[in-house]
Amino acid sequence: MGEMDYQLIESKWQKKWREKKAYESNPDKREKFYLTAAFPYPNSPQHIGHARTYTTTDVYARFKRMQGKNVLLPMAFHVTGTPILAMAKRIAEKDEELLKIFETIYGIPRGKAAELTDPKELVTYFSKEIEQGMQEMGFSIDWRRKFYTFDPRFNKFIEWQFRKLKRLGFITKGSHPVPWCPRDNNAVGSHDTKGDVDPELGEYVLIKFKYKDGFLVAATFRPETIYGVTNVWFNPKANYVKVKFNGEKFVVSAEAAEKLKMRHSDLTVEEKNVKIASGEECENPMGGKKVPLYPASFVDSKNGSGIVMSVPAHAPYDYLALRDLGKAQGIIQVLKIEGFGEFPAKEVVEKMQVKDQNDPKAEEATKEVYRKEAHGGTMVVGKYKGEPVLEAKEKIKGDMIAEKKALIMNEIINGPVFCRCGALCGVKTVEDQWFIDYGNEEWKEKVRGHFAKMSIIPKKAIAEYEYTINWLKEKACARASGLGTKFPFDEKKMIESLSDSTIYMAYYTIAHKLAELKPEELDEKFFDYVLLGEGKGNAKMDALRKEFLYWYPLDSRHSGADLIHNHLTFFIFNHVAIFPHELWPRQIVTNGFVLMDGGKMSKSLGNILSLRSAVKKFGADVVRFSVVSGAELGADSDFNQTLAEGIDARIKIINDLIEQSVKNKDKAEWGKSDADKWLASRWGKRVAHAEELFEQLQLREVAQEIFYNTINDIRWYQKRIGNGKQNLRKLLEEWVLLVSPFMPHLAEELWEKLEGTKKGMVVEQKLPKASAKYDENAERAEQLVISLLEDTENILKMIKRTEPPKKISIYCASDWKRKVYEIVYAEKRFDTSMKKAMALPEVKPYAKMVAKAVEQYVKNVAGLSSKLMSQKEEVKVLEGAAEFLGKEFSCEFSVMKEEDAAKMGEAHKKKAEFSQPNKPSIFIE
RNA sequence: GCAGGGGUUCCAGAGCUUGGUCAAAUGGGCAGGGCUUAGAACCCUGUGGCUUAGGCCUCCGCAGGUUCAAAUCCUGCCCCCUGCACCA
Repeated sequence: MGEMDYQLIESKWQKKWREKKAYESNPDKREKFYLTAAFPYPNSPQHIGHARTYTTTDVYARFKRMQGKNVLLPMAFHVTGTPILAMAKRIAEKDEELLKIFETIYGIPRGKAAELTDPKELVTYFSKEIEQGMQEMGFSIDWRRKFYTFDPRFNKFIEWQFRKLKRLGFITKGSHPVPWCPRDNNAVGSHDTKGDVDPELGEYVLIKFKYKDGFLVAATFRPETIYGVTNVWFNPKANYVKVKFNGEKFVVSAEAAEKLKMRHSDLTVEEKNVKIASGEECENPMGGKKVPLYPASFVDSKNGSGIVMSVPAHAPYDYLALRDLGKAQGIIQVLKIEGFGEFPAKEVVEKMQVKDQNDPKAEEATKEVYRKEAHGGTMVVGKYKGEPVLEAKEKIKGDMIAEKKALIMNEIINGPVFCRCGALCGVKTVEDQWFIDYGNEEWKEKVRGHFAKMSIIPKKAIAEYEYTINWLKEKACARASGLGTKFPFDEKKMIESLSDSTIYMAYYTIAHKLAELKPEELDEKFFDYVLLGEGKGNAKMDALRKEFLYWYPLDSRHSGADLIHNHLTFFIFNHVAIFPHELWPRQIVTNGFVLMDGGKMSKSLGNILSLRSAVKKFGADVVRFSVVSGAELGADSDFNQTLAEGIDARIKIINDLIEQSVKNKDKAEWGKSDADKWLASRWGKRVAHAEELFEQLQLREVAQEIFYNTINDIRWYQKRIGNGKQNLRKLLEEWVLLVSPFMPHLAEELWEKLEGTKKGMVVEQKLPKASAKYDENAERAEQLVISLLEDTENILKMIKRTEPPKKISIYCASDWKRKVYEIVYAEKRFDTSMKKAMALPEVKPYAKMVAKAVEQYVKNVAGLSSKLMSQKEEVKVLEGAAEFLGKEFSCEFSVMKEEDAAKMGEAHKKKAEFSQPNKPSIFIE
């Protein structure tokens, strides 16, 4: 049998598709189908994980083509933002870790990698690499439309989009705290930090306790507990300083002063080494009570302000530290929670037997108390007495800030976080920050309205979108640095990367024709006309508008499920804002990730499989099939060698069958035997079902049906029909077409073997219509044979006979039993079934046996089938299979009616009485 | 904390919407057999327990409930994963 050289086959057909311009799509008379997948970010080559979304999209595109649609699948590269800059910088710094990953995982020689210190160079290199990989995967992409998001023409398009948003009132301005690197003078995201840590911001409330000529500021997450303050803590080992900003003087730790400077640029240090003495007093701004200052070791000068207010009723650390000092009296209750008395902190500490403030269990106790109090607590003191803690907290915070009793301090709570440049990151409040106001209620309402009409696949994701739509608020849309498009209303800023990729699908429709125009020609009027039909346009613009209107709206958007909570929802928002409703997107499809050998792929584990090396090793079609057929769309699918080998083996089985069928010159028609009818029916059902499954992107299910299950059916068929009689021609033809969306290269190759060139290539074929119909009788008949075979095997196994059987006699149940069976099927109960059965004249003569039969059927009432064969039909079917069954057991095999058993002797007769409809009795000698 | 997803037989993973045909698909692993000089591949059989005639018992995170009947429906509980942004 022929060997399959995947690489040869792949390049052969890729070349033919190219020559044919099979995937260059232009408007024509056909109905269009326009789909896109989230474009890649080329700061590294792609791994098999990336292949999931693109393969899903491509399978869908190929399926739609086979439905006769004019399909457009374009691709471009997203280069906006800072990760590419960060990557180039790391290379310039000869980051060993990075170069090693490039070398070992992606096979990029060190020399080559080291050259990629210029961001544009880096982009060019990796985008070529990615494009090459996509070509090798056989994705049916119209590459003429490729662009980069830093292309001047695309910049003009994005500027247009932002001007539109501004005019609609969706661009706002304000201030915003961000994680910040003081050395780079830029916001930091996870890819800018050492170890790729994502800096998390937390918000402390700094409460001003009057102290000497200024304030001690205590940092807290729980401002509502201000009523329960008994004292204020400082750490005797910490270094405190007096600083001045906003015209006021504050005592804080030296570390806190550093952090505060990032927000308050007017901050000056008035006095270093401020000594705080135990027992000194300060004044609670809420009520003006004087409270003492005490030392405590649990206070960390790096957290917050380095000063902490003490609320021993509700904070285990505070209670412990006071107990350590022997001053745990005069505790003040602030709130109550079910299941606790006045002082939850004290109770928990005592219950958990926490020794002192340095006991690790103190942390646990704190979590326990905080969780309960935040969730179910109710205030028992103060202005908001009786209100839930959660609400009172916000109100008290707001009040105190308004009355200048407190201020806000943002901090990285999972710190210390270091920038790649080595500097410690802090928090900066960016003034003049620009936002897209996704919180706009009117806008949201329009989005909700359209979302309800969209097709969301898988359906499970709907709730997540709805949650996101409701939750979205102002989204910062400009940054100090990065590649991409300049922010049109502040040329010193760049548009942030999630904000420039929300309507680019519109750009693809005309991207390949814009080269003829100069960037400056693509002004506001240009896009107003081409994309919105507003204003006046020339002939060229008219042509572009037509093209745009042919493809838009987008029929299907594809991406990983992780983008639901930002990109995909932004995508809906922006379309709704900018375009008329008839051009709003129709469908979104999201998929899960790819696991490697059951685990998550990660750089640190080094278990990343690069896409191109996977293709080399396993073949494009095997990789394609693996990543989309391994799990349901929304679930993560696993990739591993065994899976790939299993697919490979089955491809070879089909290839052999095809070669054999061609050699035998099989006629393109189904055989007439029972086995043929059975196979035709089973296959016909699958073909008929496939279109719906493809439509819903139930690719795992399609794969299961037409790949694995069909091959299992073929195995039974071959066994059943015997050597030399098989004809699988029709099935194979249809099979090749049905798997072609998954395995386009192999499909072409197999199709050519089967059909030559007279019908053209697979890419020109339509989805097959089932050549055989579901045949209930054929399937029921064959099922009878299958279960008889199984039952016989069971019995043989059970009786542990050493010598093979000499003769097997089969007795098919009498027709009166079938009557009884039907009655039980309808009645489901013993008593009524009995009554009805005995009323029938044809049953009556068997009165003695009826009760037994009814009992049998009732017991198995769930397993009864709605339609029965007659005794005559059953005998006929089994006689047809007698030769086969005899061969299986290498013995004589006879099929008779139950009534004939008596002739064979008493033993036969007794056994035959056990026969049931669908379950003939088996007598083995 | 909020939101979403999930817990099934050695593993992965279907089934749950529409309760019965579910000891529970399919794939993998493992065991035995066949083929082979041997192995790989391939094919067959087995893989909860008991059982010398196709049977019985137990079982689908835990605990209850509804029903003639529950992996599937209802209630409560436990555990795991993901996201919560200015970052692609």
